[in-house]
Amino acid sequence: MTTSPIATSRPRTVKLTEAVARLIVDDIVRRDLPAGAALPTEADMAVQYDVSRATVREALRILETNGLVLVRAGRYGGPQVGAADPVAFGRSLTWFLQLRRTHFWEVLEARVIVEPLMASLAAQRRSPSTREELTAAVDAHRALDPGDHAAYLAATQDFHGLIAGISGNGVLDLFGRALKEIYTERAIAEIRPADRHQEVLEEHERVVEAILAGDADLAERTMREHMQELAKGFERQYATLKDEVVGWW
Amino acid sequence: MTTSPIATSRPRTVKLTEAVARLIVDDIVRRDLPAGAALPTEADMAVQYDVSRATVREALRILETNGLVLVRAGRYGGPQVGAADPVAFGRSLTWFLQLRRTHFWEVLEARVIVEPLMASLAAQRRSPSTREELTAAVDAHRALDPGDHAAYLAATQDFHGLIAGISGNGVLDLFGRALKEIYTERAIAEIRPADRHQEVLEEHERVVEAILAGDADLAERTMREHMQELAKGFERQYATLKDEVVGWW
DNA sequence: CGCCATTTGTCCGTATGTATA
DNA sequence: TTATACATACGGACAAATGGC
Repeated sequence: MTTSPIATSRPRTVKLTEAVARLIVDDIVRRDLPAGAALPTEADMAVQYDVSRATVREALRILETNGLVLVRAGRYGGPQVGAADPVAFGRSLTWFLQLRRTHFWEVLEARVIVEPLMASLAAQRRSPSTREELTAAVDAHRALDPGDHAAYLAATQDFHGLIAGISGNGVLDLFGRALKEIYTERAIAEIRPADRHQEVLEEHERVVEAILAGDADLAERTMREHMQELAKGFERQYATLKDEVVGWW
Repeated sequence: MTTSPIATSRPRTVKLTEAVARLIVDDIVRRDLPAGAALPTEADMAVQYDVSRATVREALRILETNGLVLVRAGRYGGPQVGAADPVAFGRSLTWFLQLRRTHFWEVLEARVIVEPLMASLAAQRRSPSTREELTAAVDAHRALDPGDHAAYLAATQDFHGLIAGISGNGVLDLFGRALKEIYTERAIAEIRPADRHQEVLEEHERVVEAILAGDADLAERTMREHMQELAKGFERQYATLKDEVVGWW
């Protein structure tokens, strides 16, 4: 019928397009180019790799969806090195989740599970600069105008991102931040002030305290309690969204 | 210099290519097509969406890297619905890790952390069929010819994949399996028999026992011990690989 | 402000490679 | 083995966008 017998594994023949994509990444890594650095124009790449512009463009589309490059039209435009940031990774992750019919509650549950682990790791890995960063973040949070909802969101965002970074594990960092992006983009974007500002601040303070004390178990527990509170609030406000399949942004 | 001031945010103008990519996915989801189902040919899509074949091809490259479609040449070839499987996701993840200069030990550490969690979840979510699946997997492992290295690898692969599935969380499942793929592709592929077959089997048995007993804490602990043993063995054998940046396969 | 050079975005036509009945 | 139907890859052309002047 319409479904072919075997659909796994990749095609045997390697596509020129993908080879070019890898050459471009090799170039970025070898020259250690930072995000934002200019890459050759499509035309130049076509000459450099001795392929047509169409092939170069397909390679750039591959890299672009993965956040590795950024292509802008117009004069002084052209391909740039991308940030490969968690936002882009979250977007990529979302494609997979959508086709696998993953429900939104699974994203939330994954966060509830992963965030405490990163807090635990952060407590074990804290460095001299850690104290300043964390206290600065909490202080900024504490000093906020209680009515400024946007600032409140930004502060909580920073908090979780900061701990992810301190965890010292790039894989979990990337994953945790991507989950946060998917969650916030879909949920928080529409949320009405939860009147939990004060409680959230206190919970954050307890987590920071545990991390700075180097108490990994306590950091993990307090962060888990915090995430469970967050999940409960979500379930109250988004009973319908919970069982929806993850889509795009 | 060559680095432009701002490189964040996406380009303002929406590319036709991306719009077509979304339309194709919409079509897959709306018609609820399973992996392997045939999609229209490039030429048909060009007519259907009223764009050029070049645009369709770029859209297909986007979807192909994300495992959403699979394109094969030749007669009775053409675009198919992809599996969006952990292997494809791992490949996508690897692009990001490479550009972020993530070290291989971070992948391993993430596994050591995530696998026990999935075991814990599995113990809480076990269903009637769980017992059969797990006991069957362990029985198959136990019955292996001790010298059959390939079979041993397949058995351990199955074991971790099975638990990931039982965990009931699609996000962690996808993530855990992808990490496993990156790890095994790079490490196990070259490994020499570790003479740990018997011990590994016993460790697996202990984990299964805990899951079937519904003891989440015990499942988590035993799995963590198992993963830490695995990590130790890795560090002995791959002292150099450990600090390498993750690349492709 | 509008002009203008540069680069991508999009299209078409054609030739070649590839997989299957 | 051959014929067929498909993707793969090429080259050239024009439209649109961008940013400095």
